[in-house]
Amino acid sequence: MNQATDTKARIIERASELMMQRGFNGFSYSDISSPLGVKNAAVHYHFPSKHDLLRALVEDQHENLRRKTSKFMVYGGSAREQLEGLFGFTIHQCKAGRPVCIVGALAADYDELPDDVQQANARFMEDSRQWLTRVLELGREQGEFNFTGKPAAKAISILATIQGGRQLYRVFGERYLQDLFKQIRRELGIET
Amino acid sequence: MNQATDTKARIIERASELMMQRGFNGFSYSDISSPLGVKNAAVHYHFPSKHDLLRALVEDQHENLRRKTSKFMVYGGSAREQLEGLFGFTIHQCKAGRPVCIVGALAADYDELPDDVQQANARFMEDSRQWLTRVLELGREQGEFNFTGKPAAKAISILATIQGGRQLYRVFGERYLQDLFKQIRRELGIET
DNA sequence: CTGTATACTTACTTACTAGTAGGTTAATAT
DNA sequence: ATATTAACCTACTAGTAAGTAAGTATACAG
Repeated sequence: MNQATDTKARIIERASELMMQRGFNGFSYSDISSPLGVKNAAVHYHFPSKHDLLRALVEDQHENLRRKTSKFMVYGGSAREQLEGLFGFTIHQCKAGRPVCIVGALAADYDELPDDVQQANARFMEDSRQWLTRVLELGREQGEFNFTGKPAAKAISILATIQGGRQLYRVFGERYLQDLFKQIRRELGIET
Repeated sequence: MNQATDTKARIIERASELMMQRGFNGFSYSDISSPLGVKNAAVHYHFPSKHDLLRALVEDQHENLRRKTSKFMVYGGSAREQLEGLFGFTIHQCKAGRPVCIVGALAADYDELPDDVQQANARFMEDSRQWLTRVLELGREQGEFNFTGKPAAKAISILATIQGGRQLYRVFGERYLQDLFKQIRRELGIET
């Protein structure tokens, strides 16, 4: 990995952090460049406009999710373990100072975003939904989960709950988030 | 209502709209003053700093919620109807261009907020939770609702789901939000 | 008629924003 | 040795942000 790639990666990492902490309008190029020991122009070099940067962030997160979910799948394979992987991932992100995921961070600014960023975001969410839907189908088939309604509807419901839970985390800390996970388990008929 | 009070109220109304559409960092004093036909300084006159304005917004929303919930309670009284009132309120807010509620809008900027605004926000959420907890208790006692776990935990779960649902609304429109409501009803054992 | 308070406006400052033009350095290719 | 390219930096622009100081119009009290 040469120096250029490194700087670019560090820009994405830092910007990603800022984005999730403060949203698109909550940080500036200086907030990225200063802690990295580079100048604003370096950021502009890699990402000419802020929207270019944003696009890279969404794609990076999407890629990140793909890696994580494939890790869940390799990890155990059982639906229960995959679901717990999602819970663990959420808690981990929150504790790493990223209580708002990229989707949530973008939500506030959604209407101002260029089309391709909106679409990338929508794909990101659709992928998450499809992944969880398959997990729920699997869990129901194997008798691990017990719930009413279609897996797809249940998947949306769980994702929305977690999404909302991240906001609760900001205000009330981990307690409520863990309560949410318990409630989700309970409503999937999982013994705890 | 004199002119002063009117301008102040209009500032709050407009700011509230902007806040819910774009978040705290997503709008400026000009975005408030221009459409109102006044100058930035007029906004500063009523709310010296942006944080003063924010404080007023949170309190206004809190008051608004109190009025709405008391309306739900008067409206029918049955737990089911109160819950539907919450669903209707959410849909109405989304359609009125306010897909992110004040809590969600603040979430992105939460850590930078002054203490009293954070506390006002926390009180707002606690009040919502208590209200819904009582609705769930009532519904269970009267045999309208059927769910597992404590009412308080279920209340948090539902509020988080709705919170997350508002973000889905931004990206996918009303469909998913209605699906969420259906899923919530289903899991409360309500016939639809 | 005068004094005072309210509700502003005009005109300004300071600080920061995204973005750019052009120069510099170091590595690599020919 | 020379040319080229990537990856920056320095120094800047134009625009916008929140915030302020001082002045003005109106209403109302005494």
